[in-house]
Amino acid sequence: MTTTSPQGRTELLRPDGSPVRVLVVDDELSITELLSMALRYEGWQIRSAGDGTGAIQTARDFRPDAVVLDMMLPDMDGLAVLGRLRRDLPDVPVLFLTAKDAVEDRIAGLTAGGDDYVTKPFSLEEVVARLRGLIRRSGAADRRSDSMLVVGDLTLDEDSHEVSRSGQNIHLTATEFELLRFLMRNPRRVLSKAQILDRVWSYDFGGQANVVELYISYLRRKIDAGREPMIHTRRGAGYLIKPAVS
Amino acid sequence: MTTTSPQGRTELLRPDGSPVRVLVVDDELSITELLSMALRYEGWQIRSAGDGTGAIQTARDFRPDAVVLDMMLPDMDGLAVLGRLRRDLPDVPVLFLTAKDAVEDRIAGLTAGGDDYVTKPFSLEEVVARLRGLIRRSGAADRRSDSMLVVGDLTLDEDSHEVSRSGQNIHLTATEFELLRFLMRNPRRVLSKAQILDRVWSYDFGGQANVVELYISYLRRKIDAGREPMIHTRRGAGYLIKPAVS
DNA sequence: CCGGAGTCTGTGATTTCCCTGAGAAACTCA
DNA sequence: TGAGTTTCTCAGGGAAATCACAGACTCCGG
Repeated sequence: MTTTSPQGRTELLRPDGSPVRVLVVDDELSITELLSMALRYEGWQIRSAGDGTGAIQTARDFRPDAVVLDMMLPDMDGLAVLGRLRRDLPDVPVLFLTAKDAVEDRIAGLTAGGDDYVTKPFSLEEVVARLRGLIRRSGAADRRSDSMLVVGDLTLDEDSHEVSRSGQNIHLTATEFELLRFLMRNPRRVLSKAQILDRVWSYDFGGQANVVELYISYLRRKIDAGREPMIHTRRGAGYLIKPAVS
Repeated sequence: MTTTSPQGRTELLRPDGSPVRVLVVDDELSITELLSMALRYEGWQIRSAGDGTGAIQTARDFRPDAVVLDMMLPDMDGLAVLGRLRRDLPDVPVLFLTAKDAVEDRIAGLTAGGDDYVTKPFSLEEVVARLRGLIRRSGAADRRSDSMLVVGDLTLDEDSHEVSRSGQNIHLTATEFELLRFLMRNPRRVLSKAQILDRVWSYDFGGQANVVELYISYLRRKIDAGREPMIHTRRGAGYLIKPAVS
């Protein structure tokens, strides 16, 4: 089931209407904090654990609909944790967190079962999007919730990563896609550059804030080119997207 | 839940009807005083603390619905305070106060969980508006309270920053927007130039008092242009806004 | 009807914010 | 490895917003 909150954001809910439950497992406190904050904001119910044993214990009585699991834990190997988790919750989808240089093929095998992974450092939009995908596909949430974002004649498919305006296909780079997704998930809402940076860029990004301006400019070229503009600047406040027919 | 006070101002209330509670944390007494006064005026219940340890203690038994937190505290790092706060109150939204030049180096993740920040020197209207937004979205207040201000045929949307009169869209600059918001939050009520200056301009503004006259004049051009005027001058007292149907 | 206090608004200087071209660095994929 | 793509920095240009100043206007009491 999906429902619409006062802000106009659609939320994932379980079939019985209760909020989705997610367990976050990472040994770095700053990471669990960051993820907890962001995922709570999605309207989900969050528990966190700092090691494998804690994760397994918490999972047992929390019975999460999805798990975010760091592969590098102090006490146990990620695979071992996964095995134990699956004994109690055979169908729970897992989103792995892994270092960029980790052995890819080991992960590849794991994700065959419908699980997914993101590499550190990640962006919150990416984690949220992948979790939403996992939960949606696992059937823990209502199946009808689909993966299309629509604002005016602009559509974005979160599954196929396809974007089109008035039927015309548009190719976006990864960053452009995430930025547009964030905008479209918050239509008619002014988003500050800081908010955008916090959600779309990875948490350790140390660069200039004007990358946001730059990518907005890229998006405009591809989406608004020669058409009625949908991306608007609110000077001194931020940016927003809305249907062209004002 | 929203209700209307004797002065005609709508207030945020918690679902049980009790006033919203806000904790203010800053080491400068002048700032906590200023904020406490302004926030009490909103009908909220305020406690303040001058350092991190005090903040955490106070939070524990005061259980605020929102926290205003200076990033620069004598005893602890702002992030450390945040972590400790979140342990006791996982969902409390936080409004960070930060120096203008500190914005660059790292506020990463701060707005990610739905939290927000303002830079010093701030205007009280800005702080109040952002706090209201945070509280509204956190669900501590009734979800039905929305982001629209309406006076007669004039509407102002705090989310999209859109203003319209009788359906016609009006573009305002940031300062014009804040001034109009202040007027509309106090309809049919005379506001002196000093009051307006104190609320809408930042607390260290050192300029001429006639910027208020100037911006009132800008607003009239955009809002009252060729229509029945809604913004009225009370000579020697101040300005007020009210529906045109005198 | 006059004068002064209070208010309004045109002009333009200054500042702030935003946009975008150019190119370096990093990454991807064959 | 090397070509093409993507990400990001830097810096200049330009537009918009803010504000000071000053003269015009208005209201009101004498």
